[in-house]
Amino acid sequence: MTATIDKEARQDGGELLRLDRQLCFALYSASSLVTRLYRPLLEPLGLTYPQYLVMLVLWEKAPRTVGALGEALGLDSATLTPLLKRLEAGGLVNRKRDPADERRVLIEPTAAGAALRERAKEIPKALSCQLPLSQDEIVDLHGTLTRLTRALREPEDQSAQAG
Amino acid sequence: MTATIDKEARQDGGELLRLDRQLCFALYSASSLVTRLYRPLLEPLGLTYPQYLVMLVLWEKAPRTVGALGEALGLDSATLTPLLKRLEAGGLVNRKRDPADERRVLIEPTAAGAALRERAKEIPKALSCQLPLSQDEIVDLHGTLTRLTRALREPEDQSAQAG
DNA sequence: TTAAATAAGATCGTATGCGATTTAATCGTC
DNA sequence: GACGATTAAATCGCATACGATCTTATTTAA
Repeated sequence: MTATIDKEARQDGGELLRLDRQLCFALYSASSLVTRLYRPLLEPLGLTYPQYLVMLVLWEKAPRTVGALGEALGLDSATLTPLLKRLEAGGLVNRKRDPADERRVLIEPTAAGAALRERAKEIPKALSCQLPLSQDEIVDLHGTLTRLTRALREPEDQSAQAG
Repeated sequence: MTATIDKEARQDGGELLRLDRQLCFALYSASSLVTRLYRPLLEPLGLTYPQYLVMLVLWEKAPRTVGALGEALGLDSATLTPLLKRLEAGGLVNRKRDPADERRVLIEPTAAGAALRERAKEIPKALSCQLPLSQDEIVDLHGTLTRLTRALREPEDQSAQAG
């Protein structure tokens, strides 16, 4: 018992509070730095990074409702509505009420928005060159993050199984 | 040549543009979801997540200049100045000009800010319980992200060796 | 069938983030 | 010792983010 120092006393909880120990900060930093790499590539296209994400979703399938976009990206209408209005003002998407359900707003790329896709194709290639990680590391990292995201997005699976 | 379809044609560049293929989006999603886990834990302390990061840095060493905080967190004065003013308004930090160099502003926790550290100690524990990853995965992920961050933050090591 | 409940977006207020500029203080050089 | 260059914060403008509320349209139920 003499060698075993009380954990709380030894660490003072301070070890756990060190910035470089926080997974959240590692995520936060990496995310903003990678986003920063996109900026110069997206600027010629007239897109911000979140706008680029919205266009990625729309290029896959359109039209989509604001809600469906939010579902795909993890954003709500408070964020998306102004963003979509800016994309509309920039001539990249159309917004129109769904005639079948006037509550919904359908978003789809305009011709200009669709055309932008061709130029966007260069971005993933250009970007992956700048990432200081091996292919294996990228695949691994992507897999871990996807699992993390999926698990955190699940609503309430805790009733019977949890962890 | 019949079986070998042109790569660009086969993928249409579209594979590369799929949202679920983007490392950036995996990072972006994971980061916001994890940040969201902090919100309910930080709210009782009266802190937002970026404010919590600032306090983590200050709890390690204080006083610090605005610039030093920005260096540690990857933020600039445009973000930090208003944030620090809010922390000051909340009574958690003091801001005063460095007498030795009036350009600098020194930030340090108040007594209340220092005391908050005790309550914050519970947060990393509470949070790690909510992460659906094994210890190994967390360590691995943290390591990869740290390397990524470090590499992306390095300025220009390309010329020869810099330093 | 119509009033209550619900659903989908929009809006408001507040807090980041960041590029660009501004202001004030210090440094370098002559 | 004066003056231009540099540095440190602050400020401005714009674009996310998000909790809370509001409005309108649809669905449910009595």
